[in-house]
Amino acid sequence: MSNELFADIIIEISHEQLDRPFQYIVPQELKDMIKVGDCVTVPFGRGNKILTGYCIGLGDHAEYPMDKLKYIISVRTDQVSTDGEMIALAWWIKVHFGGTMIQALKTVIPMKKKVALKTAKRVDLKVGSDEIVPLIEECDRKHQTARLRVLKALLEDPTLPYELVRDKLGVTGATLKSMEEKGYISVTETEYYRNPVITDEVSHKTYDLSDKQKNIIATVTNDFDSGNPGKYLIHGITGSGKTEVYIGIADHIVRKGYQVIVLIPEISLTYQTLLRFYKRFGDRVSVVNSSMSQGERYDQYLRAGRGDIDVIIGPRSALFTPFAKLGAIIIDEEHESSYKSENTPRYKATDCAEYRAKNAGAALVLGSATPSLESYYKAKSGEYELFTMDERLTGGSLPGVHIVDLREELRNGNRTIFSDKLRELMDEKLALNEQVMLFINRRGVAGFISCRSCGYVVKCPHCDVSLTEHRNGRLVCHYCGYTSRMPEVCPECGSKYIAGFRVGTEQIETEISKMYPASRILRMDADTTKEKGSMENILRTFKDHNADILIGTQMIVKGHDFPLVTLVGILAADMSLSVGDYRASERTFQLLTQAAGRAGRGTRPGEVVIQTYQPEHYSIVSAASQDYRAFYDEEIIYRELASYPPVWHLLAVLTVSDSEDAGERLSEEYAGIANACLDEKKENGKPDGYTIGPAPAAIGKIRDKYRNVLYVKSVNSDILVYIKDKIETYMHENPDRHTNTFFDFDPLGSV
DNA sequence: AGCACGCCGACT
DNA sequence: GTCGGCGTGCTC
Repeated sequence: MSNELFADIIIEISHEQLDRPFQYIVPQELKDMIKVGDCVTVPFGRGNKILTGYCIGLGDHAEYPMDKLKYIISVRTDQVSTDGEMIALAWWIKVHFGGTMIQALKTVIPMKKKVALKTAKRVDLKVGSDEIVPLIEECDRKHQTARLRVLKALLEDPTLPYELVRDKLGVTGATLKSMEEKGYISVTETEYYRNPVITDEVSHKTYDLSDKQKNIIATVTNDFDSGNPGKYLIHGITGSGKTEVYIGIADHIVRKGYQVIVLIPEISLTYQTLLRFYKRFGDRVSVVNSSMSQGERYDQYLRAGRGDIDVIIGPRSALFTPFAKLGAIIIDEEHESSYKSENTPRYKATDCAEYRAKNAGAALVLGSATPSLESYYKAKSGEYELFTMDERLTGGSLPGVHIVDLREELRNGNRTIFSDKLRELMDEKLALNEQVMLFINRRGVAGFISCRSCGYVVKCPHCDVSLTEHRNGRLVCHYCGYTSRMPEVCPECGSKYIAGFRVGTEQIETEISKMYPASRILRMDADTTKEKGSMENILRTFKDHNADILIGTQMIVKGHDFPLVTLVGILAADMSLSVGDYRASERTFQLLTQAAGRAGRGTRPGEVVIQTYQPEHYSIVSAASQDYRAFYDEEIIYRELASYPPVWHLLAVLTVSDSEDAGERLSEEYAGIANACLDEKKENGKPDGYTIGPAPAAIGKIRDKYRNVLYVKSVNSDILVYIKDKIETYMHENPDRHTNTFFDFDPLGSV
């Protein structure tokens, strides 16, 4: 009895109240094998429900009444066993980005579990329409209000999502269970899979390394070899040969017996990149694709853990590959927004990579043609070493850029969405049998339904957003899935002129096919790429010159070489400027630079037409001249003046509540905490930051839950982390069952 | 989060 | 009385 072993376990339930370790006794037979980082099964709660959890600590003292401690059931050997490094990384993520420890552990440790497949729970009506009426009457008589709500809702729609019944109707699981037992309803859980993408081959070219490339590789590898792995930012224009540099660095580090992680953006079209890695590393390289199943991804992690591979290429999550001797982390297209997680914990892969690289003694290499303001700022401050590659190695000259003022165009009587210049160049290029790409930035222009006489907009009754029209004619809410019929007349004024407002790729396609009936036109947007592989199909068709014009959104500008494209038209360049968050200019610049970079990749010179209402805006002017430095210098002044990242830091605290004023009150409470912290930490009499709000979020209500947001700004990001901690302790001490709180550091969009 | 316990209002 | 909804507390 003297030398018992105790383990601290984080239980696999994400809730503030359970977001702490629970101590268990390690049974004799598991003492030798259990390690920190292991996945275990334990009995939990009154029913001793068997749950999985993670061991985050071991000790020989019981911190809790011995008679209440339970025994660990087993150590799960079917899971990747991670060491303390990953637990420490999870803790760091929890501290810096918020959320519960189990959420942090789940992002860091790949899990193979039964819930790998997505599940959808739903409630179905099981009695006929003739039986339901007496049933409703009976419930009404017995004042069984919860049952009554369920039955009435099911009468309208015989199958409902489980979450809706539970949250919106406020019906408990127990009630549903008893109704199910009586045979009135059924609660079912369906699962659906996702299929892996089938890949194919692409031709490959080898290049001799330029002096610039050799120089960068030498610097990075020499630092590494001398025991001082550094942090680097490669600012290299498209076609300057960044990939060869990555490969050169990875090659050297792998030869020294270390492993390398290469991150690529979520939807990466740079398939050529992968092939070059394959060619160099053969089966010692592995790719994790975002469309791979959980199981397939998991296998790659297992292989990495066993030491079967040296290089892994993948999206954000590949950062957590459990390599034993990590030598370098390379992040391609470092500015991409997909490196920031959209769900809790909303971690930034670049920040995590910095942390992991530091702990593992690995080099960190970031690369981009249009670096994020954050990274370039760090490079200028000396935190990153900066390399600049400003020559196209692949041949092809920089495109000629024309900026067209759309206001001018309108004044000259052109009411179409195509300027005269664009028309003229399209005629010219198509006549030469060359290819044209038309890019429209459709952000924020959804197909909402409005009344032309009174301006009424059809909105979702559960969320603060307008409904959008689907191809089947029904109206749907993108947030909760609520659908309704297209109204015949305006519910507000009775006018029959109520219709969808369409501006987008579809409309452009129609116009273009009228203008160029002989040309073969392709369209690529969210609609035409719903099916798996359809995006690849469209791109291949275009690349093989089985189409002349490609019309598309954001997705057509990323990566990919189309040597026959000699004209790129950007139809409304400033659309993304009007989005209204502080990154609007940066995003516009990146998008335009990338789009312009698509033209003239082959031997023939390319041309770019940028149509805009703000031809003098610096993001447009500097994108046209492909001058990143000019853009940066201008933008950083704005960020500094308006106290935005990277000069300042921003914390968004979001409350999501069942009750409008409970959420509001809690947000006010948080504002008070934040202000107290700022006051406490103030230097020479002045606080180092300030709060904004709280105020209703951009979308004030989703799924009948009210959303309030509080912003805290500070030059010192540590203060923001401190404030987050203080709010978390408040949450812990004052649990509120009806309100959830989420944190987002330097949020990307509006919260 | 889930589950048991216990209070309270309306009925066979 | 007692059935069942709903709020509250607890989980090593």
